[in-house]
Amino acid sequence: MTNQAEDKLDTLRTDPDEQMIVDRIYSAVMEQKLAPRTKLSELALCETFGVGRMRVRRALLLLSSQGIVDLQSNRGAYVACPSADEAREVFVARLMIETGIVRELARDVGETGVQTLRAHVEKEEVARQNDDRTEIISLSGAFHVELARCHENSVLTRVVRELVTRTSLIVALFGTNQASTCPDDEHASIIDAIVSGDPQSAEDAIRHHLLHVQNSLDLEQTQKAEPDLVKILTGRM
Amino acid sequence: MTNQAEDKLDTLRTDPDEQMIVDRIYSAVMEQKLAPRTKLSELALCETFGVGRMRVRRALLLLSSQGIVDLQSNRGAYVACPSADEAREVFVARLMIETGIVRELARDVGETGVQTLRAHVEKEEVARQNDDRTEIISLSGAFHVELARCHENSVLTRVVRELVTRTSLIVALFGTNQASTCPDDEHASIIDAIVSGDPQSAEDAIRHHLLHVQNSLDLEQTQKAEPDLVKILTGRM
DNA sequence: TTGACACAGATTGTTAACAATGCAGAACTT
DNA sequence: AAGTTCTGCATTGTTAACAATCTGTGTCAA
Repeated sequence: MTNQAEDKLDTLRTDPDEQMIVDRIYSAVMEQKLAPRTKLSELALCETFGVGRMRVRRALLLLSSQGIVDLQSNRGAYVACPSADEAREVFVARLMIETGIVRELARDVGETGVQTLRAHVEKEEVARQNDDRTEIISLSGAFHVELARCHENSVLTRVVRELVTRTSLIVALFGTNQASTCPDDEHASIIDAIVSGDPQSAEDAIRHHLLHVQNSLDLEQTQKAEPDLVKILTGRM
Repeated sequence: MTNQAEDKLDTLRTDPDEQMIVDRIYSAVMEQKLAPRTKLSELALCETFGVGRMRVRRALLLLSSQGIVDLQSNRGAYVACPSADEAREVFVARLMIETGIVRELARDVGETGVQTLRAHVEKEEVARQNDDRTEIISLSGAFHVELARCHENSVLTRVVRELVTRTSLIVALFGTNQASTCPDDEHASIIDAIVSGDPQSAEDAIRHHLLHVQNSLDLEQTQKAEPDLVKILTGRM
């Protein structure tokens, strides 16, 4: 388990149930246990979490405001399904923001930060050896959030976490069957570049990594399992 | 009036009333018409916008998820009141993100983008000549959103707008009576640096500008009009 | 005068019933 | 058989009443 539970979405509102629902769905998306287009019916969520409908609706509204859930009027809530254009936007934004993050870290990263990052990569390697796919996916994304957290800046961390989560959806939608979840040793390289103290090489490392992830996607072609396909098939066969 | 009404918060949910409430409060905060700590009672908002309580509560929840409103359990909603630490975090985040934005723009900015930016600065000068304080404040913040919009990236724009809006709250809280809203010609300098095509000087320009704004604040001392002060005064005099 | 306590009013939080909408399947027509 | 319309069910959206909490005021005792 990751320890991102401490700051969460740092909404200061004290609402145990509601925060729990949001976090659970958030985590499920991060771990790709909830596929895009999955319907999130209010009744099902009420029973799952044992709360009233109001809490569920509030949680869904919050998730929709972060682009994780798509609220369709009178039709219900679905796990968001980013378009290829949105996907490109997310990657451009991540490049811009995360290069800044690592450049600054290269200039001044605390010792505890480096230790946390190395420990994180260690966990990734363990998960990879165990072929724990869910854990691998979850930790791969969480690494980038950890980079942001090194700045001890909740605003920055929140932004990155939102983008990373949306990236999970994007990978789920556009990821090719090839090892799209294979940062392998790239995360370690990023850490090395940071500790080397050279902003430029740190920037290069993260840029290379993000472009690598993006290039493992198939943003040009059709998305996976688009809804029309079913109708087309049933209509033609 | 600014033309930021077109993409808004780009929530795809089609809810005219609700979006209107959120935008109105959002704009009011941007223009510093709504001071921090202002109570936003549900009844008052219902009457103001002529909608039911549900819509108001949903709008407040959305605003709170963006750090604009502080929802206190059983006590109501208040315009957020960022702490000095939060303020510093916002500025660090802005520095990191906006330097990336202008660096990229320096490498490749469209002609229409430059025109839009120059037109914006023009409007700022007009507002300054007219001593239209509200408009000046609003446009000063909007300029940074315009910079982000040059990338035609709704994700990036949304992030920047959120940070800019929170900055309005911060300036309202920590701004000294000195001309804290005086970018003067700094915005123009940023554009010049961008069109010059040199990423480094563009970065320098925006960094200088943001630090200038931050330095015009008083983040060390006490905040303006803290609530205890009233009680202290009434208790002692 | 000061402090504690209790009460009334106002405001927020929650629930449940109701209305509206969409969806799927049946029946009907061609 | 294909398409269309209609109807019933399931789900979502809205409203209003109720419950819980807080705030301010007034009273009382020290």
